[in-house]
Amino acid sequence: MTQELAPRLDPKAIEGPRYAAWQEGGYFGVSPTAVTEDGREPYVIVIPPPNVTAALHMGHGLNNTVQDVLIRWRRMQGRATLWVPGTDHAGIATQNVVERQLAAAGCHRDDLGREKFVERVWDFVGKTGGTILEQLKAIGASCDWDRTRFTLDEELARAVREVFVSLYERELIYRGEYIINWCPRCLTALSNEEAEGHETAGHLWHLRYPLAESAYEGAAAAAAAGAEAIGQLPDGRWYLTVSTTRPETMLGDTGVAVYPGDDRYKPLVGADVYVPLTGRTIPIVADRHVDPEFGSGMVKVTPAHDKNDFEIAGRTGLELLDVMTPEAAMNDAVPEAFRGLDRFEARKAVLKALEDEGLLAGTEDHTHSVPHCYRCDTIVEPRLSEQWFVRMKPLAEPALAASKDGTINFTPPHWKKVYEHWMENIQDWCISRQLWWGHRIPVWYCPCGEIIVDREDPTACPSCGSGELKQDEDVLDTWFSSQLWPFSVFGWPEQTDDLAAFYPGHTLVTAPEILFFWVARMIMMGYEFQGEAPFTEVYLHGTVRDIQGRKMSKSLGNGIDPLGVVEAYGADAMRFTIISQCAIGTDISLDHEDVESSFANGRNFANKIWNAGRFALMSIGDDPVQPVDALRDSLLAEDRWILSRLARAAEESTSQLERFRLHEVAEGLYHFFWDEICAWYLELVKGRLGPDADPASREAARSTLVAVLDGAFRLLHPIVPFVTAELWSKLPWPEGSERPEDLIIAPWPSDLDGWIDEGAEADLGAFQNLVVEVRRLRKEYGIGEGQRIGIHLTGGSNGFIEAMQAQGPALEQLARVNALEPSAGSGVGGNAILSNGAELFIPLEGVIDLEQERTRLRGEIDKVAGVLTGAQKRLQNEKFVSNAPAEVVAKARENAAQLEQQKAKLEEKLAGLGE
RNA sequence: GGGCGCUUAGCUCAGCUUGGUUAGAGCACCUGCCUUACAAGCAGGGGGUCGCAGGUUCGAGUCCUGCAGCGCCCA
Repeated sequence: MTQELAPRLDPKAIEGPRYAAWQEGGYFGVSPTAVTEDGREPYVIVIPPPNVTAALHMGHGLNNTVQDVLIRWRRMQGRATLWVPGTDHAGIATQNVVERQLAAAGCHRDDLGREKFVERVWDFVGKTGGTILEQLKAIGASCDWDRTRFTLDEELARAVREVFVSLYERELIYRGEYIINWCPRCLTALSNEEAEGHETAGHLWHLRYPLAESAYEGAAAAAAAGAEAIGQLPDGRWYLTVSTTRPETMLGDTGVAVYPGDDRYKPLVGADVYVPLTGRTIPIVADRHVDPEFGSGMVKVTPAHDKNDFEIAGRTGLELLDVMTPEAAMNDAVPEAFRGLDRFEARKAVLKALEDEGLLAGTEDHTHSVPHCYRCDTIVEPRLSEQWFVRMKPLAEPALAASKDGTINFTPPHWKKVYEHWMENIQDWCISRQLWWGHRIPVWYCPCGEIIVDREDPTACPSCGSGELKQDEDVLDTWFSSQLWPFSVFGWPEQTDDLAAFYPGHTLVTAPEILFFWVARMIMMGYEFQGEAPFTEVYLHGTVRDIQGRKMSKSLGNGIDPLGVVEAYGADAMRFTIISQCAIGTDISLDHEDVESSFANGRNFANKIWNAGRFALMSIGDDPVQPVDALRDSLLAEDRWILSRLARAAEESTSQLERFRLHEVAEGLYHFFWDEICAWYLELVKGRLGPDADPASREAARSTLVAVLDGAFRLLHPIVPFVTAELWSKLPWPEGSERPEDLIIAPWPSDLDGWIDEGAEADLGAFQNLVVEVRRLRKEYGIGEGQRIGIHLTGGSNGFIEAMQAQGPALEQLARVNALEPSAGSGVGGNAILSNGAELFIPLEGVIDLEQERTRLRGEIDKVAGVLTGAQKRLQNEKFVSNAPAEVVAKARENAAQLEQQKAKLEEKLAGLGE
């Protein structure tokens, strides 16, 4: 199997073919019988379906890499592992894209009509809709592509229909006229979650409303009682003052409200007020919603254009007066001068007119949260409208309980509180959208007034028999279908084998932004329709940001194209870089202006793996390799050491993966591979792999190397699947054992405790200590790396010197030491004390300046002395000795003793150098 | 207004759940090496009063309280 491998990893040469081979091998898919018949434990993730029109961005890169790491790990653990891919029809977003295309061609959706327009969207989706899924393949996502779903598929439409009808039958869906969030550009209702509040610098205007003459007496009394909102105009009319951030809505005012217990205004409750500019009069009412402490304690009430005002009207019987068109222009209910004006034009006009009449009391700057459409960023207008709603409180109960009792876990844990807070204060969900692209609301209206909601399309009215039925024009909120994703993808409402095998799933991986949009609703629907939660672990990863901390986005132009990264550095490089930054609860930050340095770490590591593998494969050669267990007795200390380190790396990786601590997995394996395998083990065995080496030692090294690389590739595979699989496939295989078909299904390393070897770890630690000290002294005295030196070594633990002598070739390789004398040595030279107390002396007659060595030693002594003083102080503290655990005290004593010895020996060395 | 989080090296961040070696990493920086696996590399090095002020404790980057600055979510 010896073959020439390129000295540099060429990701393009290996990634495409590897991925194709995995697909052909069918490793991504799993049959339900693996669970229902073979009894394997399932592990299921459903993908957060990206918008069907989306192009892959770094956020997807992060989200899907995390999922793939978990999926690949669980697959290797032998679970019946399934990752279901798919896309979301994304109602508003997709419709907007196609409308923009139409607009570019000078056309509007109304020109086409509903049917043609929807056809056109399907056409668009059919042509470009699969793009993002193809892109996921480039980053290595091991989804079961045969199960790809789309939220608008016929099969999923059946689930939507069943859920709607079922909830309607139980009165959990209802229709009603309420204030909803309305986007005047998209011309549709939005849910509360879809109306995003942005802090906006605006104004608070104070308006004067003249009182009816009959109220003057009360006004005078109120003014006398200290009501600051009441005053008299120069012409003697009494007025009251109200404040608003949206003056144009005053045209729709139908009342003024005060707090019922507010004594200042008591005489005025029931009195009439003129709405300026309109000639209308409206009553003053009392309502508990008004905060007497806020502003003047009097508020204008615009029931058709404000949610709170709508509620006040409901309690007090005030009229509803809608003064805007769907496009948020003023309608015919307002005075002629304002008709047809856009809301912001109307605002200016109203203010001007009020000022002219002396009714504008003042203006102040005011920063407040203004709701914007989450799709087009237009300012949302609260609007009175008839819509369909889901009654959320009953649905939320089990979903809230699941968090409280720990059935569902959140990582990081603080999201638990956020989730529960939202669930406890949940509001009804407006689900109808005035769009054409989406699941049509399955409701028909008969001219006789009958409303038909059924699982099958009705042909005639069950009440009057009329065939003149008209289906509701609206579609459902996109999230209404995506909330069913964890079971709709398995064919529910049919009781399919897939559903039996793969519901519920296990882990949900997503960004916190859609905790309420999606995660919470999936949990509610899971309980409502399957009787249990759709997953038990919710892992919320961070956001991808640029180095200024701004979220990466198309509009800011600060994005990085994951495919560009894959193209330039490979999928492994991208995956490793992302995962190594993926600490719990933190965002990922990448520099879009220096993509190379952002991904250098991952690229370099992938290349390092490649090169280590390349070297090992060349060194091991083609001869048969024995299983390492068969050679246990001939293993040398470094063999036992690296196997021990492998066992610890496996244990550590597993426990960190279980806790979603992905960055620690990446970091731990990075150091295991780079520092321990490459920097130490490979260097140590180089001499043992050559043709002149002792055969037993050579076989031990070859077997160990195969075992260690096999284990390391398995551990690294979930994070960097391509380079590991490529090298693993070329690795010689120990005789007598069966080789798994592919690394992707090779068993995850576990139960390696038998390889843990504390003695070997201590021995290698001492060896490393020696090498590092020699290197430091060499550097200190400028002894070039080409020059070999002899060293003197005495003391240390039992057998230490002999062990180091046995490492002759390794010492030469690693520290350029060609002779080791087991004596103290004498004369001019460099000195060091190892942590095991051994004394190192490097004769450097004529090379070094005595004074330089004295200064250096004094520095060393000072350093050790500083630490020693701290340690001694602690031990002298009686309270420490008596209160701290015995173990801690013993350790401190040991440590202090060691430091003391080190310091004494250094001082001795210094003294030996004379003045 | 309510809730949540963050502040550790020049930069980006780990470490805090469960307090106990001389606080770590990557990138950047400085010095020396093209040593036949790897210059996308190797060897060595500099750099931190862990936001501030208190408290608990034998012991605090870690736990508690307050403050300051920054950010997110909900209203």
